[in-house]
Amino acid sequence: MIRMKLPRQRRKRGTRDAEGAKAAILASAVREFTEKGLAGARMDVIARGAEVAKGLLFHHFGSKEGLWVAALEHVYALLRAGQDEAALDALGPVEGMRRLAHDTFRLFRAHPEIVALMNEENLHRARHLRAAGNIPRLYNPLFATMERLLAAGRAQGLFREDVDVTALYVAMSGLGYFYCANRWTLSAAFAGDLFRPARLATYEEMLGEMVVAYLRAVPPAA
Amino acid sequence: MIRMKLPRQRRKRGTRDAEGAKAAILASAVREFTEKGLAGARMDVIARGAEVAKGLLFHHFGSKEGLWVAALEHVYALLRAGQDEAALDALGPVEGMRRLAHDTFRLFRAHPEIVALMNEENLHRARHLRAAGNIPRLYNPLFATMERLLAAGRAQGLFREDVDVTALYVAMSGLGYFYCANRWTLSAAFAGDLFRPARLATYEEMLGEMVVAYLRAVPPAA
DNA sequence: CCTGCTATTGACCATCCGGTCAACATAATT
DNA sequence: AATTATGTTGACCGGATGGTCAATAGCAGG
Repeated sequence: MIRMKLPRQRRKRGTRDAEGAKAAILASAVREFTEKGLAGARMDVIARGAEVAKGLLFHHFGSKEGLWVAALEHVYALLRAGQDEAALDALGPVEGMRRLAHDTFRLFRAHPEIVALMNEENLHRARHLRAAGNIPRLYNPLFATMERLLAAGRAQGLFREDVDVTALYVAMSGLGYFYCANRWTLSAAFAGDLFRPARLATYEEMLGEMVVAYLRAVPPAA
Repeated sequence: MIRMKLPRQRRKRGTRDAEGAKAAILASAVREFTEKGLAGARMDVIARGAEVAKGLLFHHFGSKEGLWVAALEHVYALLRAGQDEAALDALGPVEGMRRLAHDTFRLFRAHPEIVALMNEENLHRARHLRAAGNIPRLYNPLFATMERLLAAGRAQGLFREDVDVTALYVAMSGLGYFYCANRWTLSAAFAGDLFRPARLATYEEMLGEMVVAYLRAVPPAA
């Protein structure tokens, strides 16, 4: 396994820097959890990765699960930070939606942690996430943006009327998520790297087209 | 304790029935792997679930990884069996594609094993899958059907010309997969069960519409 | 009935791993 | 400098866990 080069100055052994230590541990934990999952991750590997005694993990995070929850929260923060809502509004409904789809895809590509941890958390039926509690708010700003774009699109006669925002959000995410989450099995099945730039571009364009085409389409007569 | 009457025929303890034992072990393993993942699964739990001595798992499957590979192959067989290609052709290009999208979604809903094991296998970068080797062929019949539907749709002037089959397959799968794979975290985020029949129906319809709308749309001028 | 053959078992083992703890080090406070 | 508070460490622990093995039991063929 590749040792990540440590950014900047390395924390001096034995020095007292609680915040710095916590950050180093968290970063190392996210790495390890991403690679091995919750059950597969090893506390001493995380400790070594953070250049810290194993006992310190328990001092700061209580338990493996405590560290997992912290890692989860970190990842969800990334998810929130990934969207630039203001920029979307400026593009108008059609291109705004297309861009949102592209951005979502890119976010998952850039952050395998998100995909890996969310997968594992679903294995546990979101037990830790529900314990953490403060998640639902996470999606609100994004949802608000989507609602605005949809409303604008409808008002301009560009979008169909029967769109369910939640479903649309799920679909848009799914289009990007699956491609990244199943990168390896898909690559094995198709006998070619899915992450070659050309293929990425093809897919990204298609995914945007798909969302836009759906929004524009006339719903079948009820 | 007294042997209660057991549901179905239970394998008699100590009796020699290699095939039956293997099947029972495999079924139990798929269950355990689905719930806990590869690292989280426990060999003795699998043994207990199959009503068999732990040693027998190693006799028949060699190791935990050996059992994992067997479980993976089982799951991929489900994936192949999930598609009824002949029926699709009969529906014509548009409705055939829509049906294919619906069926894919339903397959993932009906078989959480598929989703769970594929996720875990991607964590390992498809190492075991590539070792198993015979996977690429799996997708061939499905791809052939998709190609046929696409060709028919193009010939009838119903579909756009620039569709990449592989990308389409990935997109279609992703639309269904994500909804199932992230059932729990999404339900937590939206504070409502994603698997309520009404919501499932809404999403299924939308997903089909999305695929069809894309295929029908006129590509933007190059 | 005897002779292999192998499916099956239960006891056993070596190691791994999350977690604990007493001791120590450093910074802030008095 | 002494006191207090707490960040940090390394040694240690006990239970869990993947895997082994010798012994047994059922089956097939002679």
